[in-house]
Amino acid sequence: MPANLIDTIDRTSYEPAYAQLVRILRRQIAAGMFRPGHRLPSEAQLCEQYGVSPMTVRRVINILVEQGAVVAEQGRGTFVKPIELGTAAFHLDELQRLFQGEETTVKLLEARIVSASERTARKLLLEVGQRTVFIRRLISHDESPVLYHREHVIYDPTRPIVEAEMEVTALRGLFNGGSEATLKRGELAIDATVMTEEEARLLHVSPGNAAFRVEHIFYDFENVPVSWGWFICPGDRLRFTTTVGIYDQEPHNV
Amino acid sequence: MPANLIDTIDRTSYEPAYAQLVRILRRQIAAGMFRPGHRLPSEAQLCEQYGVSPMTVRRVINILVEQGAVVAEQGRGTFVKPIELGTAAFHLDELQRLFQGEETTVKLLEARIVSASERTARKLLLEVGQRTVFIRRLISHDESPVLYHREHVIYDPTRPIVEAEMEVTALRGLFNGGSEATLKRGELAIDATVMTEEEARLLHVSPGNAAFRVEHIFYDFENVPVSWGWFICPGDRLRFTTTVGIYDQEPHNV
DNA sequence: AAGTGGTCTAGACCACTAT
DNA sequence: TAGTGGTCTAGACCACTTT
Repeated sequence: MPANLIDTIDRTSYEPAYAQLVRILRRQIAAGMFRPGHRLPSEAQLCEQYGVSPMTVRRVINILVEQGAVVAEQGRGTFVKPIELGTAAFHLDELQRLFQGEETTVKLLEARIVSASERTARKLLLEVGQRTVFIRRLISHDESPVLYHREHVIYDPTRPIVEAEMEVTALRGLFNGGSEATLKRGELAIDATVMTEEEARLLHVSPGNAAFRVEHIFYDFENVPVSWGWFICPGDRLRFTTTVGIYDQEPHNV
Repeated sequence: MPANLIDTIDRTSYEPAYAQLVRILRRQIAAGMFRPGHRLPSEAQLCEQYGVSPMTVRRVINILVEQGAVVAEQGRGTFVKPIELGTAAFHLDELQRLFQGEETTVKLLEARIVSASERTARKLLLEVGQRTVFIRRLISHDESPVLYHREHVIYDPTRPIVEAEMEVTALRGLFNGGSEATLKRGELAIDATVMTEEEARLLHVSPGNAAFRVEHIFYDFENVPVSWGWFICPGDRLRFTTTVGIYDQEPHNV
């Protein structure tokens, strides 16, 4: 039985051979040709079958492994991976989309110098009473508020980040990958909470509603924490979604 | 000026050359040697500097691109990527860890055949009134309840999945990647909600507390939806965390 | 034209697993 | 021992961008 003509690499295509083979194998797995736990053809067989070099097949297998579709075991073979919930990754795509649109506005509610509380001092590695800049922002989309942001930025006149952070446009850069060259890394965590009265009022929802709370700490290139705070988002205005298992198309994650 | 001895590839090491070079470049970026937006040495330069072949350097760059540390532009060069919030991905590692431990127990609260409601029918592509198996489970860790799971599984005597799903151990397999060869893919979504009285009672928290609601639909290899339901988890017993930007170590995601 | 990233080859050698 | 995945080479050729 000759191989399906669709499952053939077109050397005249603009799509590279390795990408075509990834697509072909993904589709075959998704179609159930290779079931979870079963072995894929060996790399040597794939070389011969599709007329590509070992290095190219190797690359294809690597990509499928990274995508979580298969698992390669040295000396044994390459096996189709069963569906696995634990590897699910939720992306903040929706948040990103929010900041890309022109209909999104950032309103600075407050920005003033305060003395660090015990909690703020602990998060930013400061002494209690040291100065921080307390910033409150309201992010709206299509005139409707969707995010309430409050953060503490360390106050250091020699550090230009304070002025930069005050700019309402700085937030947009953070989400879209602007030129925030002063920040090196950040740590994020999502909680589920019930909104306070202040939060509910600002976001135009009834108090007692559920919300996501995205806490963040950002560090500069000297690994000094420079910003701590969180976003509040009503639970019904944001949805984190993902997929697990085998898809015909490339996964949008990984 | 000779290169730092630490930034040298040890050919006698068990760690492959490409992995060493990934580590070296990551560290240099994290140390601020190459700042966001700046150009990395060209691939030819890296070949000469570290004494590896073009193919190996290419692989290294590919890995750094996948990790989100750099962006490669054909004809221009490879540039360090600025920190970008939108690319953050939250993993369910904690959930997975939960199911790996031996201290985790799954208790079947209920399993009975019911007629599909309008909502269930829509989700599972059934007619209203068709039979589904309604399952309620309580997942506990160290004798303390952490997850409440309710799902509808389509009822089809010829389909073995019903019996398999009834097994309380099936859930464990789903999270750890067991041998669930009947399920092809799933779609997941996270909401923030306020717990109902029933949920709060089962999870031993006060009603009105916030919770994560992880909704799921699973499909078999014929792309037929076979299971719809959701997990409820108290907001203070689960935290989704992630990092953005440049880290010295490999990111645990991607 | 020169320099950059991007693909691909045809092999070599190694480490591991099964028989 | 034979078969499997895993690394690596030393080039070739191409597409793209800058000068």
